[in-house]
Amino acid sequence: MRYEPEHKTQTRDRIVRNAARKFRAEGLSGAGVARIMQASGLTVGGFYKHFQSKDELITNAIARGFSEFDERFSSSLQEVPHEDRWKEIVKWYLSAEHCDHPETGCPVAALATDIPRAKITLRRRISNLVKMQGERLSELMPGATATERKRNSIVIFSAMAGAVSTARLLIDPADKQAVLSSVQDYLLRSF
Amino acid sequence: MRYEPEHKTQTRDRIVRNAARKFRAEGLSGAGVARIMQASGLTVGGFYKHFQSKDELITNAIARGFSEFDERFSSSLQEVPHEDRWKEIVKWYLSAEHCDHPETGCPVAALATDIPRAKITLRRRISNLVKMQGERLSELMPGATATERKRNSIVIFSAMAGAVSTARLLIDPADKQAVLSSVQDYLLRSF
DNA sequence: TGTACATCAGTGAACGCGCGTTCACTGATGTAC
DNA sequence: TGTACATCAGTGAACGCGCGTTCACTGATGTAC
Repeated sequence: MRYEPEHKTQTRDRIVRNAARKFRAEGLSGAGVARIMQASGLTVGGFYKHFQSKDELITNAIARGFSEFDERFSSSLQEVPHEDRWKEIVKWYLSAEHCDHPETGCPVAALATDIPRAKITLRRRISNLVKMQGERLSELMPGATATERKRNSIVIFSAMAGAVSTARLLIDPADKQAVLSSVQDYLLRSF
Repeated sequence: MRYEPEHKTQTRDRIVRNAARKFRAEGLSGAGVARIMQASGLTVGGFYKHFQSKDELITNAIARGFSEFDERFSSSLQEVPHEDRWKEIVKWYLSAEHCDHPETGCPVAALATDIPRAKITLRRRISNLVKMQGERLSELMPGATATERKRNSIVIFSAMAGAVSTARLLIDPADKQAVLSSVQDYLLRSF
């Protein structure tokens, strides 16, 4: 063959990786297929050798966004006692670093209001991904029973996602920080 | 004159009102000038007799979204004791009604992730509107001092906005309701 | 060993479409004289 | 009282542009005989 057997898979992976960044930075309709391909060192014509449609790319890109999240914590949380792990997640989620970099952050915080406007088939896939991520997340959350952890997970996640997306639309850095810190302090103190 | 003196103001107001709905329903770039004018019973060509640009319309539409919010509560909260008013806001914000109708609901919950992608001049105006709304809101929030109310306001608002935008992207109505109810119960119990 | 053909990731121009914005025009009613 | 002109909210066609998608093609390398 003219390319190594893994070549096509690697290329596809590279496109998904760039798409995952661009969608979170520019929105689902703001990031175009041509510019994503360009960022991957390719031209737009080749796109449909890898994906059936832009929607298929979006699904893969959002799934990748969540798995980046998992990878980020799978190693760094090993040394932290299990009951304190949720605190590390809260600290990262509500950090200035995360707030300033939607392109590598939580897909929900970056794309929440875009998703309900997408086609129903895409929405269904994304809804599933969010639900699965929520279940994985709730295992790390504080609470004596699974039900309690699930409920706490919903409250903590809502507060974090709301705080980051509100902070991101404020211009004054002091206002941003006030939102992030207030919610972080509150969550760490209350659970 | 060929039209009554108030005619132009009324027309402009009608355009802003329709825009405020359409932007919240379809997003800032999803709702086009031509369709907003059509919804107002006009054709696209007349738009620039009323606004310098689409961005000027967006500013006005978001301001209107916030003032609709104020009007909604300015009368209905009169009978409620001052220290309980925040509870009514929480109940409305986290209702299925609000979740199902972004077009008449909170502009932040509907447009949060669109705003950081807009032009900086527009972002500055919106950021100011959000900040002013936050200050008005914090007067109704629980807390003994102004600082405490401000901090509680940030936490409560973040949780509400995060909950509604997360609920809106979930497909299963039971999941939506779980998010809304969990956060509502938590907030009403904890402040 | 040499030639003809098959494979297939990637190219680049073209498609129809909706977008924000511009502009010459309309037509009802006002004012000037 | 009647005519010429001014005003101006609204019209509708046109503009250049970027979008998602399609498609005939390229060219490096594989296989068949």
